[in-house]
Amino acid sequence: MLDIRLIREQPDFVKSRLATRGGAGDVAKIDEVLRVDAERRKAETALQQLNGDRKRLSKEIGGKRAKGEAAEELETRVREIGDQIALLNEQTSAADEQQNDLLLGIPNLPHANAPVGKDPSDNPVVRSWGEKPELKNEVLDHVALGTKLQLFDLERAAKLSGSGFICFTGAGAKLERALIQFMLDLHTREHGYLEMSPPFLVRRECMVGTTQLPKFEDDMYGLEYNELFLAPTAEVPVTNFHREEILAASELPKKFVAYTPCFRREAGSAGRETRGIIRVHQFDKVELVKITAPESSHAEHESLTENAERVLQLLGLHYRVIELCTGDLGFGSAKTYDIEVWSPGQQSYLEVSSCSNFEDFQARRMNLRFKDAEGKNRFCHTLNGSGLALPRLFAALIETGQREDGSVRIPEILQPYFGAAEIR
RNA sequence: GGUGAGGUGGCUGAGUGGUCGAAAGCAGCGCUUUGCUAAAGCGCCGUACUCCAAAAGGGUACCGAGGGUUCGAAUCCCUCCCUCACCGCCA
Repeated sequence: MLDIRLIREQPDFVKSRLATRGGAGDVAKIDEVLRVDAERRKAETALQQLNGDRKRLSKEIGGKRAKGEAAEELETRVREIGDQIALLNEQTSAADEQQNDLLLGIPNLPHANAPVGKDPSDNPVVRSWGEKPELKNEVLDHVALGTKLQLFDLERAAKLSGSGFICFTGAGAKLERALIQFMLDLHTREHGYLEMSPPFLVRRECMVGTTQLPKFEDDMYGLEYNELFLAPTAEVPVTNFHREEILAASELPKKFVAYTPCFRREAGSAGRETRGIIRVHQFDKVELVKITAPESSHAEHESLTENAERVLQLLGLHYRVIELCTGDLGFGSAKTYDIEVWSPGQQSYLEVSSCSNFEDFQARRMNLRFKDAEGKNRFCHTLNGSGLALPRLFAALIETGQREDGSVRIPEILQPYFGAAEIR
């Protein structure tokens, strides 16, 4: 969430940055927050005054009692003060809660150099790598290919769990596993990330910490009984790993990589990009997470993005990197690069990674701090990016690797993991 | 799931109703003295919020969390969470 002090001291700056996201509602919320904040502080000051009075007088009573003197008069006065305190307490905690709820609903400020724009059509292409493969014959898309080669079974998956689920089979299941292993090895061995295998179920606080809640509860799978949620991305358990902690500056940056399945309701997105395995309720993903000092988060964001790109380069898949414009930026992000791999079957680019710098937005929510050189506690910056998301990578890989005879070529670097040079 | 023991500052650990934000030790920072790595002495050393235009300086809250009792709660009561041990169950 945003720093209430920043809002208080530079409301116009905050409003103008928020305005670049497009929603007028967020700008209006700033005035609301300011109003509640002023109210809260006024009540809090009065409350502190009364608490002080009570504290002092209570001690006086103690002193009198010790000497055997009567203190009834004082006691009556303190009792009255106590009643006022109870009243003010309700006011301040209500205002506090209100302020907090408001702040949780206000998105992050886009970074100063994030491109200003309205919607995805304004997202600039930052760079691209490789070229669209020239495929002979009729190009099959991943659904046709996967069905023909029995790499997955969407109909039977629907029988198990409904539409929007994949069941990989045979070589498909093995390819999925090989890709996960390959990416984990790459990021741990060559990019210096620490591997983690976190819980898939997380507490509500964690979901708030990484901004999935309270705003996007409809997209999440929750388990009513004990308030656990199925993590929609490893970002949630991994970023929250150090929540409520004060890290030493020397430990930063922390770099984590984790494979987890991801669970998403994808409410309201039926019919959009839903063909085959492109948008599903459960998918595998290898995620990169960094916790950094504020000074270096920008550079760490660039290298994290490059680390994710490296996967596609090694697999020989054509891709491009776009930067999200202010109007398309995610709720918590200050700056985001999307990596899009080319899908010959769909003749379009598929998002396989979203690399974001949240700056201190998540850290403030989860109270994640570090002790700087002066010994002051400051909020860390948090970043994450997919490295990469599996189903779309899987689709692009088999579509790109398809050959005239109907077989699929496996990139050389993946062959030791997959155990074969092709699928037929 | 059951039973028992616990949760106090960066760490260890005192404190069972009143000047306790909390002894002491360790670690850390500063100074002094001696001086080859080091020791001793002294001082400082939590977080958040808030008041003041700001600094200086105040104030309030915080002893796992939330309620309650009381003039007053780290301390008493209730609920919950977590940790540890043992038992039961189980991949």
